[in-house]
Amino acid sequence: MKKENISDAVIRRLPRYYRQLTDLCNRGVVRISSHSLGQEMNITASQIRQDFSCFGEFGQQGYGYNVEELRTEIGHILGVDNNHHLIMIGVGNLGRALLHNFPFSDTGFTVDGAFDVSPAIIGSTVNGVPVYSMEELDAYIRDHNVDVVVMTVPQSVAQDMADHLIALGVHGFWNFTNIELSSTNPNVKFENIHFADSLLTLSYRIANR
Amino acid sequence: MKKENISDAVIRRLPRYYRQLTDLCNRGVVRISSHSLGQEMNITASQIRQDFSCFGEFGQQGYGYNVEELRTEIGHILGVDNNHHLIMIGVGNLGRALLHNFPFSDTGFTVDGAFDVSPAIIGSTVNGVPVYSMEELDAYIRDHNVDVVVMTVPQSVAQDMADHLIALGVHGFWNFTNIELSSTNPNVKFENIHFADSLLTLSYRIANR
DNA sequence: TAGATTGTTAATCGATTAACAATC
DNA sequence: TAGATTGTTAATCGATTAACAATC
Repeated sequence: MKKENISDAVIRRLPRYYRQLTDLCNRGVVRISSHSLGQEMNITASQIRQDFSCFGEFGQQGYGYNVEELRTEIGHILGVDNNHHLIMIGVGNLGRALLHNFPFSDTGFTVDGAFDVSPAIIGSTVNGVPVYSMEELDAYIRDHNVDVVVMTVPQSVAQDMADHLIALGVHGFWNFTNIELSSTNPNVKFENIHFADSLLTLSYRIANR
Repeated sequence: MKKENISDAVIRRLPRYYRQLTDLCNRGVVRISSHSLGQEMNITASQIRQDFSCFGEFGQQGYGYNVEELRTEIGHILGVDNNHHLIMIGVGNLGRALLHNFPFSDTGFTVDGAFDVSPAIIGSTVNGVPVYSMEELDAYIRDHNVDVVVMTVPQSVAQDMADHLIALGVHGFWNFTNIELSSTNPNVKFENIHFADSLLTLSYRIANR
């Protein structure tokens, strides 16, 4: 267990391991070696063992890894049992789609509320999540524990909104606007879903295949 | 110009360059050096020059880069003027959100149609895009040029659907299901939007900050 | 015990950064 | 011309892979 300096590449592989192990659990697989896990995931056995060794010793020589145990450990590392709390800002088409379809609880998040400017939806609920007015936002954040804000607002207001929220103490952003949010505070974490960047990458690949 | 072996890391930076250059254009900036571009993007000037040099020589010693020209070049590399054609399979909440809000044309894509199983929406249009029944899918693909399929279907049917489409000649997938689609054909390209992986990465970061 | 497989150290590979001659 | 900045080559850094002793 030497938890200093985990690289971004390693961190980004953790959810994939978690996903694969969940799948193996569902298929009833009890144990797996780094070799066969690697085959299924298109990763070398070496890399898998290196990755895991950043966080501890989860295997047993001659046996491999217990699938369920390893899944629990990686889930723990990812924080799925931390009961993180989340609110959404901007309940447009995309926000609604996420509230309806995304399995927040599977990733250990509870969606406590959503905020929007539209009087037509303020006071209603979307899939059980109450929609508040933007006027209620500041007081809400002061009174509640908010770990992550889902930013599904128009690009034009995104950075200003983020700055405001950071000043109120928010330190996690799941950003769906196609701009690079930033903060001078290194403790504030941003995770971006850049749809346009993703599609442009695909555009490049099909144009140059 | 030495276009062999462009690394994934470089490719993933291209859309960011394109985005930043578009922004600079809009702000009326005419020329920029690798140094100042790097400052704005938090990238070293070296890396920027290395990245660009994979594709050609777009600058001028002592001057830097012409913003508009460079933007056009990178857009060209990404294929934004290739007029790629795209269809969507699965018109649920997420599909509708994309059809309504995502600026496909800015990335050089034309959305020609969408397909779904729900009789309630077959025959209608969503933001101008006609919704067809799944029965019409095979014939449509045979008769039209389809570069990319947006997969916004349930996970359970995703890989089977992808296999079927690949057999029909589709070679580009924008995958919104949280599974790893794959093909034995290396010419088939997948670009994934893994919402859950993204949120889990954020979960890790806020848990370990 | 013999075989299998781990965790870790060492070797390799690739990506990023630095340096600099070329030149606008 | 002098200063600035490119494109590229060389140096460094970090991540991946290979090897292997430890051990279940």
